[in-house]
This record gives sequence, structure tokens and C-alpha cells, in this order.
Amino acid sequence: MPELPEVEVVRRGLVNWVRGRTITGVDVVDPRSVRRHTLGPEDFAGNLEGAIVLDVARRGKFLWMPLQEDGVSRGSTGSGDSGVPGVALMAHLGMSGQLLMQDSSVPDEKHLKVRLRLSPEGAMPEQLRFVDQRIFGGLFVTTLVPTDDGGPGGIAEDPVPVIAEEASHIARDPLDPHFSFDTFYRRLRKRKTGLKRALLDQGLVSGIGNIYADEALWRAKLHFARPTDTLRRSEAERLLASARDVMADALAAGGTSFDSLYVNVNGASGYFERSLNAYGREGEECRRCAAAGIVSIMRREQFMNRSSYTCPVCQPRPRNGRW
DNA sequence: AACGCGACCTGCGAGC
DNA sequence: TGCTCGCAGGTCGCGT
Repeated sequence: MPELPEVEVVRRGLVNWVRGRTITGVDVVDPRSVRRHTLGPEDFAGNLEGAIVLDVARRGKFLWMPLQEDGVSRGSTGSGDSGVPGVALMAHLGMSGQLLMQDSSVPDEKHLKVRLRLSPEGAMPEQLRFVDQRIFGGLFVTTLVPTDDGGPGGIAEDPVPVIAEEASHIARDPLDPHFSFDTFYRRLRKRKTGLKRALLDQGLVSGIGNIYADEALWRAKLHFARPTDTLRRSEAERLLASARDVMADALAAGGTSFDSLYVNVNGASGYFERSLNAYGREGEECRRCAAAGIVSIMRREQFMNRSSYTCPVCQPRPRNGRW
């Protein structure tokens, strides 16, 4: 469910609660949530117990916490005194994952999957809980590998030149100061596919999911099926600026949520839903057309086995590769 | 190499 | 009331 703004809201919330704290205990309540940890739940827990959380980093929709294990100086720099690669606790929220800071006194959530106990206790919540209804997300321990382009990026300050291995194939996101439009546009033009499929390809540009893809296309007045190899540079610039604007606005509003499924680390929902212009607006008037005195009804169509929302007037379907 | 589809999961509301 | 169907914010691996 969460896209870049929602994941970044979680990262920012998390970092103040976990940085510098020690993981003293791990409960894997449902092993399916650590299935990407191939050595199993016991190995997962064994890698975390005793480790100190150094930071919370993000690339696209992937989050990870570099760790200092057993007093060995390794983690955020990628190689410590021992020369051993750094390790990190990786998290992906999938469609329904939540990372919640909770006191021990709070009853277990219905879909609680993994519990981490943190010290020191006292003023701060004692537990970091991973809650996930659909189990598309998960946690696993991975290694940090060098990158040649300035580290995880995201909107995190002070990037370090390492990245969690499973996030190394993920491109930078449009809000990342190191994002390269030229690289994006060159790769986009080589694709033989529809524009929305390209926007959702995390290896081309990251952080954009089904909601913000539709919002960015609407703002840029482009259709989701527009062939990528016909896109003019000015159109691609308009599209990227739209994606950047809509995600920055959503981030400032605390993210988008339709229900309690998406919440920040304190369990609160964001307020961006009311600002959506395309997603979920089937049967309603296009706001831009209405402002121009035109009545146009937003439509919903299937594309890539998911819903896409467009205005039939200002986002016409391409014909013969053009529009 | 890159595209496109199915698989991975649970829960909710609509319709019968 | 209870069943089935369609739908939901994502990613990965496989066949082509």
C-alpha cells in the first residue's frame, strides 16, 4: 500500500525512536513475514539480538536499519575495523505493512508478525512491531554493499556509500537530490512499453506506485498507455515534475491513507486523500476540466491488472503511437 | 535484455 | 444469513 511519501513518513518517525538503541529480543510471531530471510526465523533473530541500530535509511520503498553487531564496528560505513561487510535489518511494507512503536502494555495487534524489544527502556516505547495483514511485506537481515553513486539517497541527509543488497537494483526517486533526469529519459526512450508501466518500474524510477502514477499522469495530462519511445523530452520533464510535486505535497501532509491500514509509527493516518485528483475518482468530475467550464467524468480502466483513473478529455488515449 | 503475466496473502463490501 | 466475486497502496520469478 505505501508509496514513497508513506514510507518516508515511516522512516522519519522511526529514526528518532530507534537510533542508538539495542535490540534485546526478537519474537517472530509469523514466519511468513521473514520468508525472505532464507536461513530461517532462528537465524533472523540470532542476527538481531544484541545489535545496535545505527540509522534508518531508504531507497525507493525499501527501508533498512544499519546495525552494529556484538561490539564490532561495522554497519553504516560498509566495512569496519574487521573488514567484515556491514549488515542491516531490511524492511518492506508491501501492500499493508506497518512499523509501529508500542509500549509493552499495548495488546498485540491482530496482524502482529514480528516484535523487536529495544533497550534502554523508560521514556521511549519499548517495542518496534511489524504488523502486516496481507504478508506481501516482510523483514530480513542483509548485507550492505558499496555503491558508486553516493549511497541510499532518498531524502535522507548525509548519505553513505553503501546500500542494502536487495535495494541495489532500485533507482533513485524523483525527490532524491542525486536523481538524474537525463539518465531516466534516456532509459525511458529505449523502452517499448506504456508510460504507466515504466513509472511503476522501480528500476527506472522508484517510489511511485499506483496512486501517485495516476496522479502524476493526470497532472501532466498524459495517458497511461502512451508509448514510452514516443515521449518528447518536454513531456517527460512535465511528468517528472508532476510526480515530484504530488509526492512532496503528500509527504508534507503525512501521506495518503483511506483507512487504518496505513499509519505512521505512532498509528496516525495521513491527510492527503482529499487532495487526490485522479485515483479513486471514477464517476466524478475532472476538477481541471470543471474549472475550465467543461463537464468530463473520470473513468476507471484496467491496466496491468490494476485500476487506472484518467480524464477522457485532458488525458486522451494515444492513437498510432502519438496522441 | 526486457516485457508481461501469475503468484504470493487476507479482508472487505457488493450482489445474489 | 451466508456464499462468491471483485477489489485493494507491491514485488518477484518465470516463460517468452
